[in-house]
Amino acid sequence: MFKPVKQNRIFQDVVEQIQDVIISGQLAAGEKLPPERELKETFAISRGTLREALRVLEQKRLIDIQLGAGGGAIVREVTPEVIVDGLSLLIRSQKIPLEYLKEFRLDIEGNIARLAADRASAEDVAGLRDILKRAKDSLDFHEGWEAYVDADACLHMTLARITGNTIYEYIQTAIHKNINRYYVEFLEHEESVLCHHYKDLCDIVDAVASGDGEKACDKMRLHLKRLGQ
Amino acid sequence: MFKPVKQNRIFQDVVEQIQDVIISGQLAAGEKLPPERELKETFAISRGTLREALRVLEQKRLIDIQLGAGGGAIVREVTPEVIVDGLSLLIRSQKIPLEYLKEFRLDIEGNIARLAADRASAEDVAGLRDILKRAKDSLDFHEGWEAYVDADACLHMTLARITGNTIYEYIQTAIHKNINRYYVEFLEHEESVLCHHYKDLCDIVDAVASGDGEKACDKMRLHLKRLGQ
DNA sequence: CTATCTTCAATGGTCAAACCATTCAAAATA
DNA sequence: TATTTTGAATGGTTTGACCATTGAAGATAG
Repeated sequence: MFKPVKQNRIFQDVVEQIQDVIISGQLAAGEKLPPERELKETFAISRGTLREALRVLEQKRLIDIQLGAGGGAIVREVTPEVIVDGLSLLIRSQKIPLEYLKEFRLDIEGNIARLAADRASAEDVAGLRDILKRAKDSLDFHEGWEAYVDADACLHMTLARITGNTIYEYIQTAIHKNINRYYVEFLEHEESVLCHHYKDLCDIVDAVASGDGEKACDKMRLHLKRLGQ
Repeated sequence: MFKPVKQNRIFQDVVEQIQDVIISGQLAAGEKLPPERELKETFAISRGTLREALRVLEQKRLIDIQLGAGGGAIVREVTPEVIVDGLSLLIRSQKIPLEYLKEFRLDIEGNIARLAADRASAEDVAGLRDILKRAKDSLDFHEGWEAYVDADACLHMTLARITGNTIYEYIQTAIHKNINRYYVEFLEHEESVLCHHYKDLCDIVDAVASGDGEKACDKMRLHLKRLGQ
């Protein structure tokens, strides 16, 4: 019912005040906060304390700091990118049961495939086929594991971008920029396994190209399920 | 191809060093970092700079700071809770197109309902019915809008908890603790609308109770779609 | 007059030393 | 033995100084 009372730290209060001003829109993206030496007077605190507050706001991606004359704290646009840090940390730490992550991916990526199929333009499909070609080349010319995984990640992220929903885009970014160390252990380097993997990708792109959302979703889920065993 | 080179800030380097030690497991959850006055010697930096690094790590939920003798920075367990801040910020700022958020919720909550139906125990179902009763009481006794919305949020979050997948649990937490200001404008206070809304919730719980995942998913998605118009 | 170079002021980054506030445990006291 | 007092450990804050980077104004050369 009650929550533990947090110790009153001055910088926390400053963080909340500035954050409120930003997310309420009183300070729009691109606008600049006063210089540190002025802000510290406004809040009647020391510069060190103010700077601790600025570090927190920076970490939250609410401000950017620029150096030099005319520099200072600039209010950033709030975009779904703010979810990347937390999700990346979660994946990288490997402290989350793998089955949870797989379940979540199955859900998310299945829907991404479905939405992408519904919304892909001709150019989008062409872009996907280009990526497939990159993947195939890396197999044919034995460019190695790295090149193939790159193409694979690119394909998944491109599908997310095609949905147009930036939430999916950033979730996918966070996952694929951090998940390598997870499935580097599962995905065999064997040629035959990679070929099978590549075939899956082709099926998915074909489904997207034909605009069949359900099929794309199914193919993607099938693909991910195979990956995890 | 290249990324802009970030300015070399000492505290950033310290953040990365400590973070790496934590997520690599060299420092386990519950263990304590050395006191500030000792750490500053180790890194050969000033205390102010070290404290800026600690603020960042604290914001990332990697450490907790305790006051007083024997206090200090304690390594936290990395849980899916790390995703809450970013998602909360995203929703609260209202800078994301509402349609994206709705699409994401439709996806997530549909799957939550499906998984909950597959996994709910008898006690889980009893708990859901209790929450439904709370909602109905708030309608029958005209306890007002607040009480009903509370029960509604509680139901959604309980479903997430029933899935057992903590990722869903924290996503649902972030959404329902911040979305009120969004749909407070959509959901009519009219008795008839609330009754319809309540009926939806009953359908969902019934589907979960019967273990019919597909039906639960459909009912939930139907419910959310109605909400948004 | 234009183009380049120099200088300087604004601003964030860092350091150092001090003092305050909180907490816990040991020592003193009833 | 139980309570109170004291003091040390540790985070929170302040002040003032100096460094590094940047951009613009002014000086200089062509």
